[in-house]
Amino acid sequence: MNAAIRSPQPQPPLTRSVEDYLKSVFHLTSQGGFATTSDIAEMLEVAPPSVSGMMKRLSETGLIEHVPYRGVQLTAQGRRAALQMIRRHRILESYLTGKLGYDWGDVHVEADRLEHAVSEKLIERMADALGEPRYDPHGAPIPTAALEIEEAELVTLAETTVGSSVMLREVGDEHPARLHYLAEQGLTPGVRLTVIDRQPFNGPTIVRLADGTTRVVGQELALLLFCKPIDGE
Amino acid sequence: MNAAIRSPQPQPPLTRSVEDYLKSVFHLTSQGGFATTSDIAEMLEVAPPSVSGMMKRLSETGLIEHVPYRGVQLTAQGRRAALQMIRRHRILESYLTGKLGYDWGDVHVEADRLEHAVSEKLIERMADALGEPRYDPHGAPIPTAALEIEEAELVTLAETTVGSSVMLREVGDEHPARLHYLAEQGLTPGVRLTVIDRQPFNGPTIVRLADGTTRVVGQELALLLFCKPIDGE
DNA sequence: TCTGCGATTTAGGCTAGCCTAATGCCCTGT
DNA sequence: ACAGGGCATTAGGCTAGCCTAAATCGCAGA
Repeated sequence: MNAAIRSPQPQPPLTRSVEDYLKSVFHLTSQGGFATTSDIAEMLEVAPPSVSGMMKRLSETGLIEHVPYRGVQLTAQGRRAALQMIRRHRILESYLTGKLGYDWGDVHVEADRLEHAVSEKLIERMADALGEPRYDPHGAPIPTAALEIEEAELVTLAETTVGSSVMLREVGDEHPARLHYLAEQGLTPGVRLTVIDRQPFNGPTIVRLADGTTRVVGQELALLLFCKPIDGE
Repeated sequence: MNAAIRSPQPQPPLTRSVEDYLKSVFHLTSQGGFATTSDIAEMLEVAPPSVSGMMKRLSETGLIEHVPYRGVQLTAQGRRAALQMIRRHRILESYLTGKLGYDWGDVHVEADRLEHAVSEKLIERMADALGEPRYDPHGAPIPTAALEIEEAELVTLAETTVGSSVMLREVGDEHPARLHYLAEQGLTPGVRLTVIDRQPFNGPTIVRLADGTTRVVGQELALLLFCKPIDGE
């Protein structure tokens, strides 16, 4: 019977709620540090005591590390589960836009519900049908089936230096209206931009697109546009 | 304020459980009559008292009609909800086999989870991509978007008259192993069969396929093969 | 008609998740 | 050094869904 000591206990499948909490913690700790109770509560739209209660359960099952009054972090196990959810979400988003004609503004909500219901097999079939995509429609990296995720060093458009050239890589937003607007403006992942000017006091950034036209991007949106500086320029 | 009297109260979305109960009642009453507590309990793999409790709630919300100690039937509203779930399920099964290479034995379980998570929009996009299919991979009719469903008069292979010709229309089963076997035997919807013989005492039915080969079908399977007699023969 | 058995319902209890109200911790600013 | 405010936690309560055990219904057979 000793042989069983190190074998992971047959863990029951995670509930939808648990999956959502893990995803939140992952996103909130992506820059390092702890996720706080109130940040999680806000992200999931629940009351803070609900978060406290869930954090207690999750740390008992070994998915998170809870430092009372300080916050939480994912354990290796919790991180794996979170990455699995993120892979599902982003593959789903890619499939919906790529194969079913969804608009990039509408995929988030649909994927958020489906990610809890799809099997591993279905996700892999979708990934296969898409040719194993590496980025979702918003430019976010998709974890591999082995749950490795690319960590790119990107800067927001609001932080770029005037005069430099950048590649728009990722749009960190999920609100349909903002995404629709950005698409109209031609500000989608993969686009090359030259930063022409920026107004003072958190004013808008002015950029030029490849076709020579310019765009004025207010700070709120500029903070959502993650860019990679282009060296040779 | 009187204007509001007859307006349907804004009903909250149905829970997964409720959706499953409604589907069960629909299937159990498809031949008319009442669905009994124990039949529902068996179909959903829950204890009979759980069914009693749910039936009470469902009849309070007007989805079913409950005659105590006798059974339940769907109201018009409940029937609509059930048909919507069945449409979702069957479109999903069709999509998984048609577009993602699923085997007809494996689609049921996947569709059973997804049907609670997909939006109306997604189902319609899938239906569109498939060309508005009228039957699912097992030959079961798919309710239209307007929730009309075809009611065919089919007989099981076990009931067919020896010597007649029939068209196999629908396979009333969802167990992967049996479905795989039937596919191997070439017994799939759309196939034309001639009933050559039937052994007495609930013995097997012997049929000839279009290619001249014969199959011996035991009663258990013959009861799952729904056929339409072919007149002109 | 009455008895008894199988099916149904009622009674009472549990967990997951959520809530509000009350309490407790930590840290910052004076 | 400590008072106060803000955030976190505890306390207590709710619903949906499930369970087992106990009571009850209704029908069939004597």
